[in-house]
Amino acid sequence: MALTREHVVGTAVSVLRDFGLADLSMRRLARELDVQVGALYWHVKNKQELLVDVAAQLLGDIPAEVPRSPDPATARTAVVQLATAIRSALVPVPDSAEVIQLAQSLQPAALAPLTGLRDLLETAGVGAGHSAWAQHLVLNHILGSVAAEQERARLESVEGDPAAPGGPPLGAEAFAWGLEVILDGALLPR
Amino acid sequence: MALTREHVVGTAVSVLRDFGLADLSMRRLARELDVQVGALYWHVKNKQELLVDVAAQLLGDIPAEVPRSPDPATARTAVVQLATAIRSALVPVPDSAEVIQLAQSLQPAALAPLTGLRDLLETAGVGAGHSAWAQHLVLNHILGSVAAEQERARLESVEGDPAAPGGPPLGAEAFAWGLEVILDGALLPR
DNA sequence: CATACCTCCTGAACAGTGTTCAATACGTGG
DNA sequence: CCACGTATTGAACACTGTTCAGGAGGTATG
Repeated sequence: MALTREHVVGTAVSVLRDFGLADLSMRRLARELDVQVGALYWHVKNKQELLVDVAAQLLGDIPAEVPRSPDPATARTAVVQLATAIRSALVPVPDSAEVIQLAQSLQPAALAPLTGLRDLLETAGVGAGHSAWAQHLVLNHILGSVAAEQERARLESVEGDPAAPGGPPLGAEAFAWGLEVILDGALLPR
Repeated sequence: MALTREHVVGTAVSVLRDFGLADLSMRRLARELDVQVGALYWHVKNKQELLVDVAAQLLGDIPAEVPRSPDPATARTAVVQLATAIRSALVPVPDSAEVIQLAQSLQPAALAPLTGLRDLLETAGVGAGHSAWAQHLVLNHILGSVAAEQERARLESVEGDPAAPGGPPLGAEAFAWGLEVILDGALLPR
């Protein structure tokens, strides 16, 4: 039952998933692993470094591959699919947007799907000098959408307000709309 | 020298401006005001509530007025001006994006310029059902741009890397580009 | 066998955080 | 003078991230 870094990160992910970022303290994590706090710091330098790994694992199941087709139209639909996949992976994990934002600003390279997103945008027809800007635009939209949806869910769970229980939450529609807006605008001849 | 809520909020703003959110603790604030911590809690219920007021003051100097002209074209340029003004107000204040985001999710009504932004977008021609979505799109772009620029400045000040000292920072150009992208996309016939 | 070494973890401490609350002072109206 | 609201103190509570001397545990070397 040797404690490994993967074990620590995995437990951190599950605590985040089940209880949110506020409950993800080093002491809570240590208790969950039946270990003293100091032990964690042998496997991990910082809490920040740990959260970067958590962020990477949250996006881990998402294919980062860029299709080898230079066809702009299919690249555009690939962008939509990838962005939607990222959003879908983050929505069920509380405070995931904050975690991703931190990791993105600390170690952008650790989040492979996000660099894949940039490449896809470029082959979809975004001007070469603008692909990084477009990537940030889409990423901000994803994270904003995730945070908004989770905030809405939080309010709903606090107040007894289970309105509109049928169908997918409205946030998905707003997200799709915003994504089309960005892509239309970014792919416009300029 | 009676302590007022306005005085507390004002001092919080100046601590934030000069030292950042990490240094804006209740104890630091109390020390700055030559007062014990408990005294703050007579004027303010929470730190969260305090930060909402701080956010409101950060956007306080920005005109929230919506011009009475139903001309879509001038409304669009008004959107650009307002968004740019908001960004310019936030960029020099460290961690301001986090503070605004918190206030926006906690008490959206406390941030008048942001509702003005939504109204402007509607008169600029965004579909009525989509104005709130467009508002979030623009706001996420503003806050993302501010956070990115401040992160860049932070890295530059840590490493001895004072490259490109001439002209306005690149972030302003990226911001303007993204704003045009959003507006082009959102105003497209759909 | 014994000694050294390296890996891993404990236990405790440090300095800080937001928040609460009894007790106390201050100032004004009865 | 006395009482009553307003305002503040001082201390405590339960946390937080991080550090570090010390001690097991195992493996390799003399």
